[in-house]
Amino acid sequence: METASDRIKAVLLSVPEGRVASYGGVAALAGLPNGARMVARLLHSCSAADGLPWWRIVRADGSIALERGGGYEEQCARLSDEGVATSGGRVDMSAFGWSGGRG
DNA sequence: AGTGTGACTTGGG
DNA sequence: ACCCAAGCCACAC
Repeated sequence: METASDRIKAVLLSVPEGRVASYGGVAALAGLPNGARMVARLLHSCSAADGLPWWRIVRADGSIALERGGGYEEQCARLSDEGVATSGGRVDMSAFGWSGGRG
């Protein structure tokens, strides 16, 4: 049985390297147009357990959803390590934004 | 069963 | 740019 959470995880794992996606975007691709919270919950719950690329997930406007000392530096560092340029704690969704391959 | 909270998103002031 | 309010689902107490 495939649950919504499993779909979300699948999408998260489907995010290509060097790209980023928004919570709502991932949720939408998983069939949850309003599952932004579920995506966040999943990352916060299974990010390490399932090895989900939580760092490739940012806000709808490309801003880091974390704070200084709360993982923000980690997010930013990992993205930069993949080739995703960060600026002022934000990412250029127009350049690195991923939408299920469309674009 | 009810209440409060959360790595969200959109609209209005 | 900053703050507030409403909607969604799931988890914890």
